[in-house]
Amino acid sequence: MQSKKSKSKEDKILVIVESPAKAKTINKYLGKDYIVAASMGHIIDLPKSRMGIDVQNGFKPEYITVRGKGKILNELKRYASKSKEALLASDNDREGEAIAYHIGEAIAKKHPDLPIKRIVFNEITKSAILDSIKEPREIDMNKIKAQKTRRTLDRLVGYNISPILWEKVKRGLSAGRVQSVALRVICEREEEIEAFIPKEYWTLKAEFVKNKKEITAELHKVDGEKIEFRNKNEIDILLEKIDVNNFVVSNIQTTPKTIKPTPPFITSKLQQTAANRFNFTSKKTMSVAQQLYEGIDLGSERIGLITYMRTDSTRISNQAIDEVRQYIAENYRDALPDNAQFYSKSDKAQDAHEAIRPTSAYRTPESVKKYLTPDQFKIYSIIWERFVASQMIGAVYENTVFYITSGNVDFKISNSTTLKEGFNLCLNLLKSKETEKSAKVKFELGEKVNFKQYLPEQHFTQAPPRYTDAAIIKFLEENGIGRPSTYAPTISTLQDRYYIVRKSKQLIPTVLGKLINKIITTSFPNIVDVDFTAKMEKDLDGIENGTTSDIKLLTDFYSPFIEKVEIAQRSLESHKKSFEEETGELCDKCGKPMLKKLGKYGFFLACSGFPECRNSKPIPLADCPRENCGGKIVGRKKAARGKEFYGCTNYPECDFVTWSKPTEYNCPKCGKFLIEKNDKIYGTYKLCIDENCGYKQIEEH
DNA sequence: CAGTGAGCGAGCTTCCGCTTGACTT
Repeated sequence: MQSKKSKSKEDKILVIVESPAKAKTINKYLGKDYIVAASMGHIIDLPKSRMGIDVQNGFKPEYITVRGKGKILNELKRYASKSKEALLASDNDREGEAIAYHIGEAIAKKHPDLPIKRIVFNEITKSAILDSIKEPREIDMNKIKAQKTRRTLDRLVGYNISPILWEKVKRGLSAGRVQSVALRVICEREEEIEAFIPKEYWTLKAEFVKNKKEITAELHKVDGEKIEFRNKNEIDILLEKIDVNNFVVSNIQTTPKTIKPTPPFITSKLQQTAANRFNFTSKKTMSVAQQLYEGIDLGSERIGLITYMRTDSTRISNQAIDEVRQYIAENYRDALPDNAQFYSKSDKAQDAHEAIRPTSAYRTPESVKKYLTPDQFKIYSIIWERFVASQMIGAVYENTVFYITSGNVDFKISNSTTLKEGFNLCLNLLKSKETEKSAKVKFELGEKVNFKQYLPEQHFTQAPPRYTDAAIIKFLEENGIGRPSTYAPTISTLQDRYYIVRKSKQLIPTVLGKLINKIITTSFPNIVDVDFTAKMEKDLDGIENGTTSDIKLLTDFYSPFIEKVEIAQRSLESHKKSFEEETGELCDKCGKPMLKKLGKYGFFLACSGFPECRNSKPIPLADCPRENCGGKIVGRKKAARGKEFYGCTNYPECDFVTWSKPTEYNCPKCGKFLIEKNDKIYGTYKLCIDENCGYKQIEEH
């Protein structure tokens, strides 16, 4: 018989979620009868150091406790021993189901008599959680199968192709279903840019005068047709025919236009917007969003300011909709629509979480500004603005176009007037910048217009732009490749492998990246095809609803795939040297050309006479800021594990040294290099390395 | 505060997707 005391100890209900911040919130809702604990993601997975798939035996995976997660698992088991029941409350999606299953199995082994149930909720509100506890369900074994299949497929692809790259190119390289597609599109874009030939074209504007003000009109049509000019001569031929004393307003068209607000943020859209607006990398955006999610000290208490930041859904909890509608009614009465706005989810969304939104619409960006760093303020502002705007009415504009005609030639002037601000009322950082359009002038129909001059302009067609963080994430998301939790890490992986480099905002493939892409696209064309993931997702859906066999799917994939692996192993030539680049620089010891090579710490310069000449040096990043030094600043490390610092190539004669990495920009005041800084007052900004100069470049938004 | 590439031939690198940390200075 148990004593009363020890019995009460076993009276708790254990709730296991994935994120500790979520655990904290739920703990507040549920109170003392519950223990809410976090698994911090997956706890059971394939081993890192070996394949861990028994292909002969129905692709049986070897599952082990993830390194470093043993402590957490033991803690969960300890909580279980204090509990009369365990509720697996990981996310309501494929991965979450697998996490629940793995934890459930592990706990059941230790506590066979403990009732273990699965609960799910799609929003962190008290009512949603209490409801979910009332309706526990079984683990969905079809979902587990689908997740296991996804995991197996990714492992087979990654761990079979990567070793080929080690053997043929360089140790440590990698390939995978997601990263290799991202690399492919970046490389293909670069090829387009390299092959691009700019074409000349001209546009024509005309300047008119009314009430002593100059108004610019652009050419609309000639003889009712749009017209393109390939050179100046074609413009001159047209101009000769126009009677400049005969311009009249021949037509006025007025059309109302309503612009609806955009849906609240999902991860990919937040990353894109922060990249475009603030030049934030996706990594930085996620880290700042995480801070807002985990909680900000607002003086009296610490509060999570936003909902979960890794989501693919635009769904909003009813509670949040009620609150924001009340907020809008109180602050922007006329902009409150009759009904709440619902945004349809994409068919790729797994919908485990709400959209990214402020936890309360009443915490306006301005009201919390003093508790936030500049970066936090920016991210919070756009999340708040986008969410509140999404529940307001559209903005209504009136577009007026005046056609100014002489003979058969029409010019046009467009004016846009705001009739109703709508959702624009709550925008600040997200306000579109083109509000101040051309000087607004009014013309009457048939009015004669005074001509001043023609403004012909020469242009050249532009090569397509390189991918940025924002653009590559947009591509991945639109094609259903990768998940909210992997967009930012995927870009980091490509950089870590030296496949791409980031130059200001652009992602540019290296020679190595292009080589790897060529190898993968020729030896494994189907893997880097967008359709591969699309088909996989469809098949996984089939497994989830019980219509597709997981074993058959894997078998059908594996036999042709492993054949390609073997062919590549046998027939692919070695490329160990083919990504070394000429630099144009000559060795200062023996005069032979210097090559840009890839070592374990990144790129460096080495003499092509190696091993006879062992001269090597780091890649110069900037000029040494010391007067008359003439040396270059290069990255150095004390030891393999040490932090990188930046010193002068003339060391020890010049002992200039800094921890700050030089940017690619130079100071407009003194010419020395700029570094990037981040502090609580200004956020991220560029600063001259020379403190005496003191130049500071703060980005305006 | 200041490495890297051959070979020698140990032992090791790698995937995607969940989640957060902290031994930098």
